[in-house]
Amino acid sequence: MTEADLKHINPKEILWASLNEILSDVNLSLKADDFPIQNTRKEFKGDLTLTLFKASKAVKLSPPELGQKIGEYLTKKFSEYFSEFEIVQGFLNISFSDDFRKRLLYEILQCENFGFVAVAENAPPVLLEYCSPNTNKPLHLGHLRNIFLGDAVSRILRACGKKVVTMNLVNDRGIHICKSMLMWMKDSRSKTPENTGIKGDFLVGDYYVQFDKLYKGQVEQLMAQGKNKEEAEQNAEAIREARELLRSWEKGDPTVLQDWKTMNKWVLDGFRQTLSRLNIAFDRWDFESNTYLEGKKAIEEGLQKNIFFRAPDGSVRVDLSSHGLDEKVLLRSDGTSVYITQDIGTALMRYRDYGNIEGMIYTVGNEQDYHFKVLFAILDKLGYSWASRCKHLSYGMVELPTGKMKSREGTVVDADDLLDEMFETAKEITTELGKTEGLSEEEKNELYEMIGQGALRYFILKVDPHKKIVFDPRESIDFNGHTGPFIQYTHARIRSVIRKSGYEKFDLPTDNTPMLNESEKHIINRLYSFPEILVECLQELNPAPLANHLYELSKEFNRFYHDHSILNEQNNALRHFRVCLTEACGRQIKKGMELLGIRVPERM
RNA sequence: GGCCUCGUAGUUCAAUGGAUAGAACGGAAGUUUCCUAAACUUUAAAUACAGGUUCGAUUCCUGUCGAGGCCA
Repeated sequence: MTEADLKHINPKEILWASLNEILSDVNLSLKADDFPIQNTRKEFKGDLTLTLFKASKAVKLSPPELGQKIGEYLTKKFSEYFSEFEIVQGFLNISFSDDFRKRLLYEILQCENFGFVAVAENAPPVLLEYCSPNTNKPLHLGHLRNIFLGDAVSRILRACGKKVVTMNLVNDRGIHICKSMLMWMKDSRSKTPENTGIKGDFLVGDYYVQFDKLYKGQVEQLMAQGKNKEEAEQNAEAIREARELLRSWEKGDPTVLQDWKTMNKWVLDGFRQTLSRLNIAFDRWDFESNTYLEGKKAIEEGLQKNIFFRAPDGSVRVDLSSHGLDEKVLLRSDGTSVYITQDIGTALMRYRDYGNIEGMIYTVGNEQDYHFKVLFAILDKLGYSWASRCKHLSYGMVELPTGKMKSREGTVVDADDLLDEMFETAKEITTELGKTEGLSEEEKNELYEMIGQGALRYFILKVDPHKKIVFDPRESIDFNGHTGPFIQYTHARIRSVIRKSGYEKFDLPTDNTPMLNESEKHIINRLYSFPEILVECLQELNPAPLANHLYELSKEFNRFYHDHSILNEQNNALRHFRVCLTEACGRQIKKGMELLGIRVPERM
């Protein structure tokens, strides 16, 4: 990456610098940050807008008077950047000169990775955990939101110069996997993915559903015999058998361990297959079966240092009132661990492995908000300074119209099924539109996958992670309008123009380009905003602003494409300029979509 | 009961405290001798409610109602 990649020309900063100079010239006791800067709204003439209310109060001039003064100075002293201005109410709208706009465009074209920041070699890493499945069922739509978010955030972090280690923490032990194991054993261990042709994670997931049916039936029976609900749930035979299995596992019973290994492998193979289809690879996989004992040690140490205490009932607890939280149990009275026990262990192990870290990010649903507050508070109490750099990337659940998805009741949208459906829809639409001509079978399939997945990823990533998503399986995900395929289509269209243009270099323009039109101005304004959008995504750990930016850019380009001719433009200088503008859009769409984990086609 | 999220057109989403609240889908009407019509243009339609802070509130604060979640 070159120097230019690191220092982008930034109109807002230029305006601030110019303002500061002017203010010292005229002896107004104001600073540039008394003037909030925003992009000028489309209905008004101009590119950047200064809000004058705050400053005008301070210098006892009316907003229009102050605006007039500043506007005049700016356009006079910095005429190379700012050509004219207009005051509407308390707003000073400033227009760029066409020369400045063209400079912006060529600056953007000169940077191979405009908006990106090079990664410093010795930078401490950010550890980013996402996916984190249980090994008792296949990945479903909820996991997909997690995976898409985590993947996009990892790419955005890297684009912003961070070194990232992505990790998948697999919850491969516990009662849930024992439930599936139990049913498989009852089924005389006969079925395998090989002899049934069922993908391993689905096979194990089926047993999990079967367990739930059996268990529920037993609970009902017990209740019919007069037991209350809690008693029935505790004493049903199925759950007792599953618990027994868990105890045998913890004791290290070789037969149980063997079965456990067998079934886990089936599920993990299934996961790897789905993840590979999604083009997701983790830098590191952790398994809770390897880390869960680690937490207990940390608790013992904390107990010795009096950070934790033993309650009268024998459990180990921590008082978090110093952090505005309650008391929390860390080890049960019988010495067994709770969820947070192993999370503490995992965090400490990671810290040991990576030493100096920039931060740790956990991509986990918002039902765990409280859990992570507690975890970070405990790490802080244990005296780890990096606790303050731990973040919970929290996101809303994906729900069906009927409510929450529940694996054990079979009311889930499986990731594999959804991906297949998206593929089929993409195939159907593409074929209908007759866009498959000249493509080999392999190329066609690659295209359908790209479009289907693009639609799905975009559908999820354009939404603010805080919000829950309601997914209605009866309504298919759109391929028109504010969607991934719309942006992919725009890219394909751009590539087509560029191919036909014959251009390979996009160098500096001749000076005599005619005046730019509104579309061209708007596009350039979008393009140069890219770096600040990335910064926003980084700060919020939220890919949605980028998704929306790329849509706006595509929309603006399509409008331009419709209203103005690029290759048929008669004026040479203008045609050159437009081809360059088109190229810049294409590159930004491609790079930006890549950050969302969405590939864009050369034609579609 | 305590705490946390979220409430914007019929639906799905936008809007660093700023201007006339933007889009998309769906509805209505239109655009193809021209660079890809998965496109473009026009049109009807929304800030849950009540207060407060502010020159200015969808955004911040308080309360009410509603949806979801966590803790006990």
